Amino acid sequence: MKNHRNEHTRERILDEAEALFALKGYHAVSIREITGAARCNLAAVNYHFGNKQNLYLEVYRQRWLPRAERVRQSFQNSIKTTPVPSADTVVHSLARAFLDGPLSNEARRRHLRLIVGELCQPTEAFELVVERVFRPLLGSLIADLRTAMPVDVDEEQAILNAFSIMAMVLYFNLSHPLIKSVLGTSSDNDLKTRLVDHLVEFSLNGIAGGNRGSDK
Amino acid sequence: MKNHRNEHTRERILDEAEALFALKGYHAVSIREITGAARCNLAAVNYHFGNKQNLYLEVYRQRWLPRAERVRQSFQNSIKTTPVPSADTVVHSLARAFLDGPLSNEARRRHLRLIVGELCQPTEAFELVVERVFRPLLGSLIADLRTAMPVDVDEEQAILNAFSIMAMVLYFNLSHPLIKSVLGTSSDNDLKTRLVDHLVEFSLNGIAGGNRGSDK
DNA sequence: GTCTATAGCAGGATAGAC
DNA sequence: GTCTATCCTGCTATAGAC
Repeated sequence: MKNHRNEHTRERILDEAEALFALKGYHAVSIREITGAARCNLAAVNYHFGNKQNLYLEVYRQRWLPRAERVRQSFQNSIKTTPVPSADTVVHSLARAFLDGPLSNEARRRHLRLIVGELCQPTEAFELVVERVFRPLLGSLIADLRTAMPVDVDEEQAILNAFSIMAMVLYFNLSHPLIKSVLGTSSDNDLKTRLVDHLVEFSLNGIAGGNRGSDK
Repeated sequence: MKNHRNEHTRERILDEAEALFALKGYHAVSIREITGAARCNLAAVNYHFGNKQNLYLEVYRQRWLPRAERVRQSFQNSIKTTPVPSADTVVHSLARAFLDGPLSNEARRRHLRLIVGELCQPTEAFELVVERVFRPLLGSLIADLRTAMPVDVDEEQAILNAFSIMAMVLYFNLSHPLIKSVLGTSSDNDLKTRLVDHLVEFSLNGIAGGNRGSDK
């Protein structure tokens, strides 16, 4: 650590690597491309991270996980304003945290592309994310939504409800360009807000299933 | 075409290429790997398809699109039994066609992994699928579901409803292993049926949104 | 149509100067 | 920590025999 530039090479590599991995996928990106974007030497990746695969894992450990934690915090903060949050609050907070939360549009796109990449072709990073982020989030989501579900909903139904909500959150992020293209250019402004609103309403009706007409 | 083996080399290459592309992604698969699996010569790919990229496109044109057509047919056949199918019938048919339809589990996994790969990193094939499969399906789905939605639902809401259903169909396929792992081994048998049932109920309540308590 | 052989190049990784 | 130079493997693609 003799050299103090604007930002450390190691950090620049992590940034550029994440952006490129998210954009093109692991195998489509070469070390040369990464170091080129990070304006550093080809050998730097192997010096700082050992090899390409480990750089990829460090992207998850040092960039992805902390960002996921920020999203989780944003979600938790929104719902912890009341001791017993309503289902509406819970789903709305979740949708906002993921679709319109603390991340920039760019960061959010990266974040979700990376994880969907792991969903399609899991590597070592997938296990990390499932255990450290996905399961805890699913658990607290189920707990928070319990109050909004019919009392006779069993554990499996509760889990599937939570999965369904996550499905929409993920998909609406991933297909944002497609959705825009289908909706046409007519409705550009505030689309995100309307997506969140739709997601919340759809989900709330969904989890209230078998319970229509009565409210918790 | 002098050589008549069990199956033509060209077809074997398409089969193996599709399986490998779905499993590992385009860039992670080499021509050597494909021709090895297809038990043919390395040069066969370039002879039959020109280059690797075009082989990938042919996989879509000659394998993916026809299979998508079979799924669509299965869906249409299920709902065309009555002149004006109920929303329940429509969603149920859709969910069954995609999650438990004419495709084998293996084929379905391939089919959806390929398309999610395109969702993440679109290539030329994406446009093909959007125009030839996705838009028509979305269109007919919206038309069929119109009757189940509140009359004051505008076009955008109708589209988002359809997207939400597709989101769950896609996601439940993609995350099938994850869902199983979260649900635990206790509930192996007939999981698919229960997934379909959940999806249908969740969606039907969802699209009836804004309509709770009163029925249109 | 299928095969061998090989051209030609891009990729990951490392050794060693600075 | 950073850089140059280089090794070597594995890749796509093609030319040409059969």
